[in-house]
Amino acid sequence: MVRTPCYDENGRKKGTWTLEEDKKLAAYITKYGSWNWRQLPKYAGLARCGKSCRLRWINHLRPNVKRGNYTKEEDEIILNLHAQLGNKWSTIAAHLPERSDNEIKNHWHTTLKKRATNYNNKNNIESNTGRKITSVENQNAILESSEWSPKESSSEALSSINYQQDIFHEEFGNLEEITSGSFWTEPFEVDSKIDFVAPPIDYCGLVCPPSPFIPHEFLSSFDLDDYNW
DNA sequence: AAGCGCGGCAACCGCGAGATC
DNA sequence: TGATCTCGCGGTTGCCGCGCT
Repeated sequence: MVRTPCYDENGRKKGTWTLEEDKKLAAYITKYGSWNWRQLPKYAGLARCGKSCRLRWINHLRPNVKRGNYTKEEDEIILNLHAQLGNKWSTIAAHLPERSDNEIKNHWHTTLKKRATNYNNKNNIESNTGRKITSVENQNAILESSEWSPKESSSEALSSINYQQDIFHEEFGNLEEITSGSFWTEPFEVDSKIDFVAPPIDYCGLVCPPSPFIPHEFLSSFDLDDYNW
């Protein structure tokens, strides 16, 4: 399920993300936002490409990301929208804010597509009888076409939330301690494979982005309490 | 108990669109 | 107005886990 970690010709790491990398990415985006995905990894002390960071953030680390079993309602929405929009995963994901487009796409390919195909095959056979089946019937039949697993927010979902919380608590400690803890005063160890002139380190020990890119509105409006780790 | 095949999911790749220079 | 950069999307791949034989 995970890719073997390796480095490309530019010295950028590929493959599975480590807990340490997750911490760095989450800490940096929490503080500065994603002002520039391409530049972000070197400022955050990560030997990753921007795309990889973006994907990791969106699919796993961003607040409120939900994992684990899909509810019947979620499946219904996906089936409905896919019937209307086709493979517009980002548009479909916009209707399910807690799910990423990648996750919905995976879910479709691994589960829903199969159900839809199975049902359509069955439907073709039944259509030979002359009875026309409505789209509502069709959707309901797809939803019922395999054993439904109603256990919402399974242990997987819980473990995902716990993982996010683990990252936060292990690295940040209690919220009250954030500004006085050693974490903020110790700079991230920047990977030696990255070739860049170190930008200024801020009072918290993070590498500051170039000033024009600091999202002031983000910083002023951001509240750690809103962050669902 | 061991081997095999499939399912599920994380992550990568290539391309197009929009923004900026 | 064309070139370049950056982002985001959709398709695809790689690999682990698990069930079956």
